[in-house]
Amino acid sequence: MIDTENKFKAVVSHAKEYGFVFASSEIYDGLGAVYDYGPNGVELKKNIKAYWWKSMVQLHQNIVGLDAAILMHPKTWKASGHIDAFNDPLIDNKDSKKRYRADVLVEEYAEKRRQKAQKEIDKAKKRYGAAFNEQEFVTTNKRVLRYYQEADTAIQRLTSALESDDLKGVKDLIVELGIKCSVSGSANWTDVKQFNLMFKTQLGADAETAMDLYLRPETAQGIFVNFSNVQNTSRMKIPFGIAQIGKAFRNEIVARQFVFRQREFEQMEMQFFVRPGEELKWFEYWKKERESWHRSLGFKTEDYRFHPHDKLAHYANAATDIEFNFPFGFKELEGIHSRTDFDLSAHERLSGKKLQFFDPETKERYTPYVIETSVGMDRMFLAVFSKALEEEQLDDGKTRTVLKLPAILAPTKIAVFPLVKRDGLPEIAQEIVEDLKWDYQVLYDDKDTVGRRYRRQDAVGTPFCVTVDYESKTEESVTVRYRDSMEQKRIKIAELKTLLHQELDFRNWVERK
RNA sequence: GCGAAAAUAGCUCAGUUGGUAGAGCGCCACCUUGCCAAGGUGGAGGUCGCGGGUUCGAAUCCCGUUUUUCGCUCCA
Repeated sequence: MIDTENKFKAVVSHAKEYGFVFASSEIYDGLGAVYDYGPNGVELKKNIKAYWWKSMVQLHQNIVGLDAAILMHPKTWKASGHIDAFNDPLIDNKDSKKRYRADVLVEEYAEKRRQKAQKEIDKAKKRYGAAFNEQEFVTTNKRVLRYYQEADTAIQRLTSALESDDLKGVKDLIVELGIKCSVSGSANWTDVKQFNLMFKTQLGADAETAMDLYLRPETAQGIFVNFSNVQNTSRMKIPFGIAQIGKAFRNEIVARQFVFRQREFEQMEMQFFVRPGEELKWFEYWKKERESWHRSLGFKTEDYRFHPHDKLAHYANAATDIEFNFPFGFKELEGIHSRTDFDLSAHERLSGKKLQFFDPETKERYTPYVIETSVGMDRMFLAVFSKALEEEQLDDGKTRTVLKLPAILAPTKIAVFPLVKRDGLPEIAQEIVEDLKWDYQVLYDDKDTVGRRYRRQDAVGTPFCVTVDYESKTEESVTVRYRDSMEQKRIKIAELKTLLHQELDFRNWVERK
């Protein structure tokens, strides 16, 4: 096995060298964790998106698309919980250099107090046996009362300080409570700093009257706020889904691992609206569906695993990640969440508008439950790209670098070469290019020896190379060379389209699982 | 954000105790070339990450800074 660090480096440098991914604004030293997709990258990305979109929208009569704006009314993020959950008050211990969430420190303190109280209760229980009256003990024992009171006071003070944005108050609280760093054991703390993971911007040119907005930290809310618009206009009946591909933005404190964790990224997600009580059935359904989608691209079973969440997010009652074996280990590629009616209900409360569905079967009006499938587009790109990249050992002892992308995703589908650059061969090759370009991304190359041209196409994942030779003039045939096997076969020029059509047929790919 | 390491041509790197920049590959042009990366000739491309300092002189020594990688931290 190639060691993972080198594999990862190879992936990053191959992506740059062959025009897949560049660091953003590189000539100005780059922007941290922001990347640009180059000529080959944009094609691969576009093909991944199309494959997903067709699989979700085109193949499901009950799923429709949406492209919501990145800018949304600020109340959206109040309702979604992002305003509260995406603002972390952080504090550093100056001695250990460890960083903590200030609110978590206080919560842990409170939890420890409660544990102490519980210990007292347990001790008393042992001592008094059957005669023990827990209710009475808890309300009368001074120690227990004190512990509980300390815990409650700490949480109350924390809550009120956070609500009034009193960061100094949070720090004072931590110092007063005598909270120490578990590593250095000291109480030598920095000030509390607020980290907002949402990008702020403003609507309106006049700073005085401008409205503070956020770049959306997830695409899902665009779907939720449009629930009624879409349902009414598309005449969809539950169960139905809304799919969307779009950018989202998060001010990650540390964003690393190439395009895996970026500040600006793209999500491919579908929110599926179901009858309350049926959500877990659909949760299982979409787990299977999404798994077979990934498999259809030819990845191995051992490259994937499901990772159910133990700790559920505030909106979910079931959640699992589809994890992929990236060069740096198994990491989340797609999330499948049962979001309950959390989002729709929250928007109903805050907007005063009903986001409900009248079910003609049950004659009931209800706020639907939601199953979300959400793929990190850039993560999918990285998964496909890193799995495809191979250093292949050939029989003659040489190695070749080949990007074994699923043909349906490859940036260039076919490259056409004249065997030599004379005797009318280039002209025939150009004719083939002119004919195929209407349907496929096709490339003409006559530089260097033909072997070298094959290898160049291997490196960018072109699945088929066609070479025009002297027989082409008399027999109207060409050789087709396959990227993965390196085998060649001779076919009529007129048959090229049929061959490509078969090899790149969407249905064949989806159904191969 | 903290700690450590690194930064020289598009890529991989060399550059001896400080004397003012080189190779291979790649790229471009022409020639050659009958099927799996390495034929010939010529050419483009670098103020050695950036800014200061020491020195007659800095890619080389010192300080700062930026970026990247790794480890913490964070992560719906």
